[in-house]
Amino acid sequence: MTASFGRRAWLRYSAAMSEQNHLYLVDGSGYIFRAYHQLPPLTNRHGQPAGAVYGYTAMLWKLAADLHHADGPTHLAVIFDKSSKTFRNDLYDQYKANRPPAPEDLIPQFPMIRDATRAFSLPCIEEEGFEADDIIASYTVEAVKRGWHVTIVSSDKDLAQLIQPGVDMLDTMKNERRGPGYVQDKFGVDPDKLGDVLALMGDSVDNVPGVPGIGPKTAAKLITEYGTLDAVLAAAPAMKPSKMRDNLIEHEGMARLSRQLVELHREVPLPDPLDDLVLGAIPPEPLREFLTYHGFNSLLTRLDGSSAGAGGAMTSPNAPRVQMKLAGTEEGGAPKADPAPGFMAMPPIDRSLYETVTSEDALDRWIAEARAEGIVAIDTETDALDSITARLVGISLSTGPGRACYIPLAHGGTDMFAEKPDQLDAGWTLARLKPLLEDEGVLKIGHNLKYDLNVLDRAAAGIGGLRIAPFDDTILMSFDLEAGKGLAGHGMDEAARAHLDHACIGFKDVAGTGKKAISFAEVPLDRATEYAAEDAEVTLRLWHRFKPRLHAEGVTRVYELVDRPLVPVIAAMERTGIKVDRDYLSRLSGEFADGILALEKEIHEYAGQPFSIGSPKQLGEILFDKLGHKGGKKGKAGGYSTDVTILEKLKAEGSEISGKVLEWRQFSKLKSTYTDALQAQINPATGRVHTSYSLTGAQTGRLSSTDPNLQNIPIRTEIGRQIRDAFIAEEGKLLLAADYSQIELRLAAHMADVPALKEAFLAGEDIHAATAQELFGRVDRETRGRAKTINFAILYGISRWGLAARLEITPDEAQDMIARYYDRFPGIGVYIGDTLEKARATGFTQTLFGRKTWFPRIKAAIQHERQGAERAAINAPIQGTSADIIKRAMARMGPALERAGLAETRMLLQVHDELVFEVPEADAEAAGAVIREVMENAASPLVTISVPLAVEVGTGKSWGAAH
DNA sequence: GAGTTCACG
DNA sequence: GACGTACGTGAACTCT
Repeated sequence: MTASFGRRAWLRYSAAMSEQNHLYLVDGSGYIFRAYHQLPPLTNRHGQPAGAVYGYTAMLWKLAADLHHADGPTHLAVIFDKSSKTFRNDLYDQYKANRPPAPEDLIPQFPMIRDATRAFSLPCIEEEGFEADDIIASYTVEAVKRGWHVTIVSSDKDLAQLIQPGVDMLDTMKNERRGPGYVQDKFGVDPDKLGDVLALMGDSVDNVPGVPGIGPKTAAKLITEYGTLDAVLAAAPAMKPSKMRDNLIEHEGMARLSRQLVELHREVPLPDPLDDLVLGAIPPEPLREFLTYHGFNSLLTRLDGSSAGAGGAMTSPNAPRVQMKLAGTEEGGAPKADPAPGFMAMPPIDRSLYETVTSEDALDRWIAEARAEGIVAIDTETDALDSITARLVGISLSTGPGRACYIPLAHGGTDMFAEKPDQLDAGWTLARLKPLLEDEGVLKIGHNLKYDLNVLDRAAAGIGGLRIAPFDDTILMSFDLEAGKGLAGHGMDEAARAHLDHACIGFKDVAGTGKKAISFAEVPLDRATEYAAEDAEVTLRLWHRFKPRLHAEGVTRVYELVDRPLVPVIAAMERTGIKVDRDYLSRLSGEFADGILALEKEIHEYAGQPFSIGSPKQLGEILFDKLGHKGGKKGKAGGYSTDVTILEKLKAEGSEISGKVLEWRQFSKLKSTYTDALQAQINPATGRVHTSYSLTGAQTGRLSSTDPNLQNIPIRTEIGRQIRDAFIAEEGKLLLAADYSQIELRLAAHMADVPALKEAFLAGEDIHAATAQELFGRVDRETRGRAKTINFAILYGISRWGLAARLEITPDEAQDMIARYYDRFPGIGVYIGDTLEKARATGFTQTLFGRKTWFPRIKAAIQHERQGAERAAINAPIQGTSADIIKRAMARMGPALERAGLAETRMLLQVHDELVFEVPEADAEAAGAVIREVMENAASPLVTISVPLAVEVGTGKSWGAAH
C-alpha cells in the first residue's frame, strides 16, 4: 500500500475512513498576542526574542499530539490575519484604530511563528482583506455542512458566535473547552444571539462603538427581552424614559454599524480545500531543524527521545501517530507553560570551563574578549559582608555562556611570610581593568553592583578610584520587574533558581559555616574559581533574561531613570558615612544603664520577686497571674500580650509597675539598639558610621538601611531624641537636614484628585487642621489630632476596626467617620476603588513613575490575607511615588551641587522623606537653596504633580540641632 | 528560627 | 462569630 500511495493520498484516504472528521482551526494571530503577554520574554539561541514563538510551538505540539485522542483533530489549519486593513475598515475607519502598535520585540516573531507552522508541515492560511475570524467562520460553515466536528482554537469572544452543536472552542492557555453553555454563562444568551449582544455592548479592544452606557449585562437583558438587535432598536422609542432609552435612539446608527463589525463573514472562498487540511504524519526533520535553530531544547529532546524507537516514521503511516503520542503526552500534555530547563537560549552552565587568571597575558586576553563582546559581567569576592570594611580578594568576569574567569588577588591570607598561590598584583590588575570598566563602549553588568563599586573604589584608591560605566544591575532589574511577586529576595542564588533553574554553589559550600568557616581568601583557587566565575556567568545570564523584559513589561522608565542612576549615588553615601560622637554616646549609655538598674529594682519590688523584665512571657505572668491585672491572652502562642498599648492601659488604671516597665523598656531599647550598638558600629579607620542601604529591600520602592539602620533613629520622644545629637558634623561643617513636608498626603491629594486637599496645600494651610475643619467644623487640639489619624488611615488603606482602635471609638462610629471623609473628600473613594480594581485585574499597582508592586495575595481566598493585600495595594502607589521622587532628587543632587560650585557638600543619609547633608559652614545657605530647589522639582519633567512639594531645611552642628 | 516588642517614615 | 487590625521597614531580645 505504501508503495503505490503517495503520503498525502494515503492520509486523505485514512481521514476519509475514520468515523468522524474533526477539524481544528487555530486562530494563529490571536494566539501570538496572548503567548507574548503570558510567557516570559525568552530569547532564542541567537538572542532574538522568541517567547511567543516558543509558546506557540508548544501549543501546536500539544494539539498535534492529541491526534490519536477520540476527539482529537483529524484535520488542522492555522489561520492568520494577513494585513491590518480589511473590509471592516471600509465600514468604519475607526475600527481597531485604538490598538497600540505591536511591541517592538514581538514584531520579529510574526514571521517566526509562520515558520513554526511550516516546520510542523501544517497548512498556514491567510487571505487579503479578511480577518482570521472570517476565514475560520467560513471553514466552519463548510465543515459543518459536511457533518464534521469543528474545534476553534482561540479565546476571541467574537468567534464564540460560531459555537453550535458539533462546534466548540478550545482556549489552550486556560486549557478550557467552551460549548454553548459558556456563551450562556458569560453573555447570558445563546451563541446565535451573541453578535447582537456584542453589537450593543461594543468592544473597546477592537474599538467597536456599541451603545454608550450599555455593558454586557444590559445588552444581554435587552436581547433576551426583545429577541434581536433590530427588535431592541425598534422598541426603543416605546421604552420608559431613561438615559438608556435616549442612548438607544441616539446611537441607533452606531449600533447597526457595530452589528456589521462583529458579524463574521462566513463566505470567504476557502483558500485550501477542506480535505487538504488533513493532519497526519509530521515529518521530524523540518521540525528538528526549526527547534535546533531556536534552541528549544526541551522540545528537541522529546522529539529525539520519541522518534528513536519509531525509526520508520517517514515510511510507515502508522508510526508518526505513535511518535506524536509519545512525544506529546509524556508529561500530561502541558508543554505550553513549560519553562523547560532545556529551553535556555544558552547551553547549561559548566563550571569546568572556567579559567583561573594568574598571568598578565591571560588577563589581557579577557579584557580583549570583553571589548570584543561589548559586554562583561563582573563580580568581586571579598573577606567580609560589608562593602566598607571588606578587603578585595578576587574578581570574576564573564563575557558569554561558558566564558568566565576568576582573577585571584589576595588568596592565601594576610600573613606576608606565608606561602601564597601564584596570583596577579591587585594594584596592577585594577589599573589594567580600569580603562575597561570606564569604557563607554562596554556594558558592565553586576548583581548588586553597589557592593562591587564600593569594594573596587576603595581598593583602587591608589589609582584615583574607579567608576563603572555604563552599567546594568540585575538585582535592580529583578526588583523592578517583580517586586512583591513571590520571591523573598532578589539575591543571586534565588534569582538563578527562579530564572535560570540553576542552583549556584553556596558560599557555605566553599567557606563552611560556624566555627570552621574560613575567609574567602583561604578558599583554594580551584574551588574559588568555580564559585566566583559561576557568579559572574549567572549574572550575565540573568541579564539576558531580564533585559528584554524591561521594555515588554513597561518598567524601563523606573529602572533607567529612577533606580539605576542611584547605584553610584548610594555607594558614595555609604562610603562617606556620618560622624558620630563616641564619648557622648558612651555617656548616654551610662545614664541609661543607671536608669535601667534603678527601675529594675523598683519593678522587682512591685512584683515581689526578681524576674526577667525583658521576657514578655515572664512579665505577662507577673502582671496578669500574680498581680491579677486583667488583659487576657492574645498572642499566637497563647501568651499574654504586654505591648505598649496594654501597658499604657494598665498604667492609666493605676498600675505603677506597668509605668515602670514602660520606662525600663524605653531605656533598654535606647541603650541596646542605639547608644551601645552605634558605638560598636563606628568604623575605626574613618571614625564614622557607614550604613548599608538596600535598594531592593522594600516592596514599595523605598530604600531600607541596615548595619546599622539609620532610618529609625529616635525622634518622637525627648529622651530618644538625645541620640540624634550624637550625629555630628566635622569641624568647620554643619549638618543640613531637608525634609519633604507631608509628601505622601500631597501625593494622595494629587493622585486621588481631591479638590479640598489640593486647595489646602496650594494655600499653604496646616493640612490636618484643614481636615479637622472640613470633618468636624472646628479646629482644636482634639479634632486636629483625630483628623491627623484619619489622614494617615487613608494613606494606609483604612478599615473601620483599625481606625476605631486608634481613635478609641466603636467600629460603627469609625465607619461613620470614614463615610464622612469620603463625602467631604470626593476622589479618595474613587482612587481606592480604581487602585484595587486594577490590582485585581493585573496583579500589580503602579506609581506615577511606573514602578510596579505585585500583590499575588490580592485574590487570596482567606479574607484577612486578601484584605491585608488590599490595604498594602492602596498604600503602595503613594508610598512608592514618594520613594521615586526622593530618588530622582538624590540622583540629580550631586551634579546640581557641583554646578553651583558646592562640590564639598556631601549627601550622607536618606530617611524616606528626608536627606541629610554635611556642608561647609560658609556654604550652608547656598547649599540649602540648591537642595530645596532640586527636591521640590524632583518629579518634573517626568511627572507633573498638581500640588506643590514643600521642603523644610534646617542646619546645626548635630542632626538633632538641624531639625 | 519564631515570636514579641519597639525605633523610624 | 472569630479573625486581629492600618502601610513600609530593621534590630534586639527571649525562648524553643
